Amino acid sequence: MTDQELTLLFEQHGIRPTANRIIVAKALAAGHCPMTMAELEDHIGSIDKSGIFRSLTLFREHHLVHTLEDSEGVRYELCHSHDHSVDNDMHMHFHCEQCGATICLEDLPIPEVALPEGYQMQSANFILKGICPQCQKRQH
Amino acid sequence: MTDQELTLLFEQHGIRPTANRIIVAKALAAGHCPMTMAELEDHIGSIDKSGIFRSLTLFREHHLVHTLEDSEGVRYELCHSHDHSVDNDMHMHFHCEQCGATICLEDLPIPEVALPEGYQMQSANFILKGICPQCQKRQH
DNA sequence: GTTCTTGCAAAATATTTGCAAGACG
DNA sequence: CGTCTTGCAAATATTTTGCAAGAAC
Repeated sequence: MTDQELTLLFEQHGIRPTANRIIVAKALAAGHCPMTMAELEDHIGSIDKSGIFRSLTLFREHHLVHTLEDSEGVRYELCHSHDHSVDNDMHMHFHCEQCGATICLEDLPIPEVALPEGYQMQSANFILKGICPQCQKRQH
Repeated sequence: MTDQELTLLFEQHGIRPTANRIIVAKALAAGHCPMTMAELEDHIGSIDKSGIFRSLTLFREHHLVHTLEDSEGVRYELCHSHDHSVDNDMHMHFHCEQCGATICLEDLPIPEVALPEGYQMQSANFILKGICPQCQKRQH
């Protein structure tokens, strides 16, 4: 994602495009997967974790990212939805219990669910756990 | 669950039935939901968190419980499977973003998923997030 | 008596906040 | 100037371990 695209995206979400925020968002976009604070710190290098944290918190408040959790902790993922007031994340994820990575399975849409009366769904975190193809190979 | 049932269950999983472990497992069974360390500490009261932690770790190693994660952190749930070497958790969960509770939706089986070649699935954590019926009412 | 279990305290992590300096309008 | 943002340090919260005393076999 170019800086311009990101600046536009920020504008749509009512977020001021500061240098740090652009770096954080770019790192998230480049990851192509939901990322943890620790991963973002590693990939970025130049920004203090408190800055990353505050950017992510702001992004979340403005529905630019949503969160999901696995055994590595909280992960942040850019919202792909075009409705900027909603967090919907309509694809599955696979979490490898060996290497700890969490991968988007973009091609697997989350199935329809018949929620019982009274529940109001806002987002869905569907995570399959197991061993990823890389780790599978590594074992041989 | 009676102490006898639990003792049998422990035996099936190769776990020694100490007093503490029975208390921890009973608390989990009574909760009817996946529970966090903090919740277990509250409900039990008498056992130090390190003891609860070590019981849960042991249970997990012996496939008596499995874990799932939400914004409250790691939750532990008794395995209902009759295959004692597997963690399968075949129902959905609903996590309320208002009150933080995570509820089993026993009646909603997890759907079949066509995983791409190379992925080996061990368990599935399907968590819907939103507002639960109680919190829904509370807002009016 | 040897091994396993437990509680307490403390170490190791991870998350979140206060504050003063700097950037930006 | 006044408000917003940032980095650093420190406060909190959470998870995990070391160790000595006690229980179980």
